[in-house]
Amino acid sequence: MKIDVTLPDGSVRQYEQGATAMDVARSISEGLARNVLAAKVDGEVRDAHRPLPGNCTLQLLTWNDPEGKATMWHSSAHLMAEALESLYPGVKFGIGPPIEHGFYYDVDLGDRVITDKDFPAIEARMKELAAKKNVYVRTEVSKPDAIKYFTGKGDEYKLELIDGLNDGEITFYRQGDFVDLCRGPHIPDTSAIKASKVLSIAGAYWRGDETRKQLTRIYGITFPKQKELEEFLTMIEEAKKRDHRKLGKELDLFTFSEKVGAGLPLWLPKGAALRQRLIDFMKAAQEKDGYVPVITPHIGGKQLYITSGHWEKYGKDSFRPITTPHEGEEFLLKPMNCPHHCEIYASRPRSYKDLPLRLAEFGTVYRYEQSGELHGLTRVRGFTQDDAHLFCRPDQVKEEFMKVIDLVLKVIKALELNDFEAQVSLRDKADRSKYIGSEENWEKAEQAIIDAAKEKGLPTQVEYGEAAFYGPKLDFMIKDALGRKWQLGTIQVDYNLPERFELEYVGSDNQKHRPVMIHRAPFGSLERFVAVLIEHHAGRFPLWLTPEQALLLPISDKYLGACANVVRSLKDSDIRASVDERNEKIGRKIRDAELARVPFMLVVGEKEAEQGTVSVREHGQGDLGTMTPAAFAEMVNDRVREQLGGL
RNA sequence: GCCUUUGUAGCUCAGGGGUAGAGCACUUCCUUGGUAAGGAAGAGGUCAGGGGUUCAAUUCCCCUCAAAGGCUCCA
Repeated sequence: MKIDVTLPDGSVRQYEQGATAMDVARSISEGLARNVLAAKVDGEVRDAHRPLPGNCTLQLLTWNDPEGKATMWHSSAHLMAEALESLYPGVKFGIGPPIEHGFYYDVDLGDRVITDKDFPAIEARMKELAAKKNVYVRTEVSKPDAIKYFTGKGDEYKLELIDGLNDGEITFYRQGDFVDLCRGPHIPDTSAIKASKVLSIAGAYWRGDETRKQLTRIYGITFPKQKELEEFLTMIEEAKKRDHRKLGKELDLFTFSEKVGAGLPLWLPKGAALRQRLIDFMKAAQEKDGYVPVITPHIGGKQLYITSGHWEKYGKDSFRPITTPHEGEEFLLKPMNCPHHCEIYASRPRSYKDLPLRLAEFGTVYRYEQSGELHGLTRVRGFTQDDAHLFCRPDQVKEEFMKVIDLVLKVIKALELNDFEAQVSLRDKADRSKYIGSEENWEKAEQAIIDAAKEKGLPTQVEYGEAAFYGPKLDFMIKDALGRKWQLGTIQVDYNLPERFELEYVGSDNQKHRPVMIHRAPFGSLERFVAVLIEHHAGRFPLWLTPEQALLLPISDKYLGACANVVRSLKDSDIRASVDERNEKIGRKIRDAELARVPFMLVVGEKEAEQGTVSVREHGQGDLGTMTPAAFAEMVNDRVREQLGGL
């Protein structure tokens, strides 16, 4: 009996019954066989050593395939566990999965504490064990035998995992002396793991439950070549250079003060100007789209949030209410702008002809974030949203939603944030108790978002359990320098707040109807948005946004006057420029301007002063030659116009 | 909030039981220079804050605060 194996290129080859993916690889080439890490059989990733089930499609997975990497890292987690067990006898193991960059293993070291000083020893042991070329051996185990094994080992975590599995579907994997409960698959043997690095340690609750024991999570990464490890480490170093906390300091954009408080950013003049430019940009765009600005105070009566549902949902984990000295009134720092905006809507009767009503506010909100969660500008306790609430008729929801998507895309384009993904955030399928509002309204809202995203052809990803408590969201996710995804823009359809605030409008039928609300913030929070901008552009902001577009560099102080004239004429053309008046040589001034990421350096010496020109040098590009200030201004303004796409 | 680590000049960091050091930045002076660091001098620190051990603490111990990497959380 032969079996037919269909390869990715469509070719079909015949093999003996019981042949493995590895046999197939060998029949193609020895080189391929050496590189095979796992196999995808009829769409399922399996050990390359397992016999093929019969006629099947087969894709051989190597380091170049994401699943190949994941398999290697999963096997590496086992290798690290083996190293840990030999170094620290009695260690107990939780779970050890592959992740985006590498893998981790959660371990219980008892009273022992390990620190980064222990990493080299672990790495060395991993290298030693990998060199043994131990084969990853898969065995099917009965549930009683599995329980017996880990009872003998005293590993209560594995026993708890086994408890959740059915007899007949339990497998162990063994390499060398280390046996682990594992579904697999794994790489053929440990020899593929040529370079290992323990990256960091962290506490992690068992099964992600903060009421349970905290285990030690050890992160690591491995590569088939030492060189790739080195490249990875270089990449991490490069990413650190783009860190917005570092660049924010270097570029004088923002700072923090212990006295002001953690998570409360202070915007320095350059940062404030940049932020103001973002606000101006958004205001102009919103005005075109028919938004009307409103302004509301920073606090609101407690009853406002009882009505909105925020008090019940977040009251316990919020900043405590502010109280008045005599009347005993309670106010909350506003964590959201929407309740205030609902009250503006309710301030007078509304007709269907008034809708959609688009209330916009750059509203600063305050939320208590756990101290360990604060992070630069991306996670703060006080921040400003480019918030707006669109009150519309049900028949207007889809069109309004799509217009908001266009606005977000405009922002993404103007700020050159190309690497984004739209995330459709829906309810947790399992736990509806986390949300307010009727099943019917949720269905309608979720469908509206799915339809709109589809119609716009956005690259989308559906996530369950990520919805806000009052409605589903469309979130725009952007990656930062370290590859972490951040939610920036968000659009949310909400049928619930209008109900809670009993908002109404009179329809053409002269009956009262309930409007639908769309919450939206294209930047999200200005703080987080600026952080992601800094990292994405490594501090080299788009020309229209950058704090200083041009810096005049006089060859000597004889030309300070000529420089001042140029600055004046550039300012008339709306170009932000100033003069480096320091008594330094030109090389020094250029170096400092390059490091400060000033887009254009304008050198003025004897020749330029006489001719009334400037010698233009572009950041990262070099000398562009001399031109008149007017020609330079035109070039800058042309580029700005192009970036803003007609806004 | 929890785990691990960290906190010395504006910044980056060295040091270490006997009341502190470098480079850069800053100030002043010299230099007036042509596309990525000109020279000299000077000033600048309750060694995060509080408590303890000690004849003596910036150094050792404890607590608090802040920061880093994670976990949980994120309207």
